[in-house]
Order: sequence, then structure tokens, then C-alpha cells
Amino acid sequence: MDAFYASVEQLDRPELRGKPVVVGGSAEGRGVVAAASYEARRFGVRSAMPMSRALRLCPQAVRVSPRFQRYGELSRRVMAIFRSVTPLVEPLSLDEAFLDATEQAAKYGGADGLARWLKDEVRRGVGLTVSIGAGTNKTVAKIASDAGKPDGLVVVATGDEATFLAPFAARALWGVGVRADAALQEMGIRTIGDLASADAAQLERILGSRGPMLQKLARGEDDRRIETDGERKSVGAETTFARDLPDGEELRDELRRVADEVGRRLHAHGTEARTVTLKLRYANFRTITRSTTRVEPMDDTEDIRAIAASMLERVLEPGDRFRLLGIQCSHLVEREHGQLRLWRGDGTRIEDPAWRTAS
DNA sequence: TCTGGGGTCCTAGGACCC
DNA sequence: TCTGGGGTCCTAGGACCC
Repeated sequence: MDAFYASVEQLDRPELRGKPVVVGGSAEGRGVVAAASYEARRFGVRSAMPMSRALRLCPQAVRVSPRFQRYGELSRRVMAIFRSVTPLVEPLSLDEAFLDATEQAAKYGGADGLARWLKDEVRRGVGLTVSIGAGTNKTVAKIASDAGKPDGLVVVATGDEATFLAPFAARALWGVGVRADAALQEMGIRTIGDLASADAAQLERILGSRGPMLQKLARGEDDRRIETDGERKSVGAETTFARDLPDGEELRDELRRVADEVGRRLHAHGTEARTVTLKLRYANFRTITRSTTRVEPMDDTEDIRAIAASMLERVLEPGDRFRLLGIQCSHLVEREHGQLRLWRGDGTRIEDPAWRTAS
């Protein structure tokens, strides 16, 4: 989707159409930009930018707080349109998905025809524009969709993969972030084409074990499948305070609030968790995590809060000030209400399907 | 200019087991 | 008296994605 959150706001509030819209937290609350409309991007406003800076660049921009529930609704409708074409849909986020339509494309007159049909359906059914990239693998499709934004449609023919990718910045490749990009630049590698032809040994020294894989992707060789059954592995919540907090009542209140939120989300997902991780960011931005794992899964907010609180106790030093506190739960286990649970002497759970049948 | 919040995956070291 | 090799699990940190 194009500038998804901002586009949804412009869809729901016609008075915002044609205007610079920036979705994100407030500048006073240390918010950053989650999405910027194309009108705002013309002023240099970008995602992940501090809101204070965004509003300096574009003072006339309308700032809107995110409404994730609403974005989720529209996302589900878009994904449903995708699934009406093929069951092989892999959502990457609320606003992006891979589709494997190898079997279905011919029915629509090929990749181009299918892409046009999808764009029309989304515009008609949801009222938003979508950019589509088509190709023989994920890397090519992804970069093709970025290349055409907004409202784009780029189809890369079979056999043209490496040639198509070569001129794009290495940073455009999935898995090359700021760090890897900086290291590559130092080696004189700027484009995907440079990466494709770089010395393999040198690349591995710089990127480690990811080197060979990234080089394969850069050459247009990518045989990753569409994964339709992505199971959630963690549930968490975190909050950045409007101002740095010392240890005290306020910090304890925040910890309680975050624990409540995590407990609520855990419940909503119908899961319990064996591991609780406390995340703290100091005023100087240094971030630490502390985790504890229990044999028995927990979903009780009070348990989560107590565990997080005791970990906080253990790291606190006089004079510490924090800007962020978060709690993540992992090692998720499906919740079984009211069902008898059996445990072995060593603390492991009896989950043998044969035992379940026998019971 | 001053850095969100939701995640995933990987690595390295250490405890522990046989 | 000195220390293998296979494995799993946990912890902490960090890169990366949208």
C-alpha cells in the first residue's frame, strides 16, 4: 500500500486530501513519523524521523495520531482481495504481502493483467492505491513494487532478474540496513550490481554469514517460498516516556501499565508465555534487556508484573534515569482453559498426543 | 535533530547433560 | 591430574523490517 496510514487518514477525512499529513506520536512526547503522505514527503518528511524535525521541515503538515485498529480493518479487506486470487499469501505487515500467483496469472492474462485486476479491486473495494511488483522471486517483486511507487505496476520478465536489480542501491535489498550499507560503502559497494560482482571472501569478512546469501539475492537468485502460516513468537509492549524518569512511583506505574497491556494482549491471543523480558532504555539511549524463563507458562498480569519488577530491582543503580520501559513475552504456549495439565518430575510438560487420545 | 512501537532472526557465551 | 565431543537450553545484545 502507498503511504498506508496516511492514505487511510485521507480516505476517512476528505478534508486532509491533497494536504501534507504526518501520522505518528506528538513532537512533545518524543514521537516519530510512522507514515507521511506524498504531499508531506515533498518537504523531506520521512518515516522514522522525529516528529519535531518533521514539523520543522513542514510546519503546515497535519499531524494525526495512529489508529491501528482502523488500519487493521482495511488491511484485512485488502488481504481478503489477495486471497480471492490465491491461497498463497504471505502478509509482511499491515500494508504489504507476497502473493504466489504462478498458477492463476494466466487466467488474468498474465502477471500484468493480474496486477491491474488487483489494483482495480483494491481501489474499488477499499478506496486506496496499491503498488505492485511482479517477478519470479521475492527480491525482484519487492524491489519492483518499491520502484513504481506510488500507484505503481512494474513487471520484471523471466531472465531479466539480475539486470533489473543491478542499478538499485544496495540498501534497497531486504536485509541490508544502515550498518551493512555503511560497511559495504567502505568497500566501494554501492549498488546491488556491485554486490553481485563483489569478491565473495571479502564480502563474508564484512557481512559474516549473511554475505553469501545477500550476494545470491543480489544476483537475482532467490528461491524462498511463500510462508502462509507464520506463527507469532512473542507478544510485547513498550513505552517511551515524555521525559526521562528516575526510579520511583511514576516508573512503577509505567511498569504496571505495560505489564497490564502485555497480559491483555497475551490473553487476546489465547496464549501463555514461559519467558518474560524486561527492556530498559537509559536517558543516554543505552538499552538493556533482562529475561527470566519459567518451566510453567503464565498469563497472569500480576505474575508478569512481579517478574518484571524483580528484574528491574536487580539492575537499578542510584541516579539511573530511563526513557523507555518495555516487556516482551516469548516461548508462547497455547492456552487451555480448565484442562488438566500433567508434568513430569523434571518439570517438562506431558504433551504426547497419544496420552491426549488415551485420556 | 535527537532518536516509536510492533515484531523476527542471528550470534556468542555459558550452564548443563550424557 | 587435567579436561572430549555431541547436544540443548537460556541469556543478552544487536541488526533488521515495516
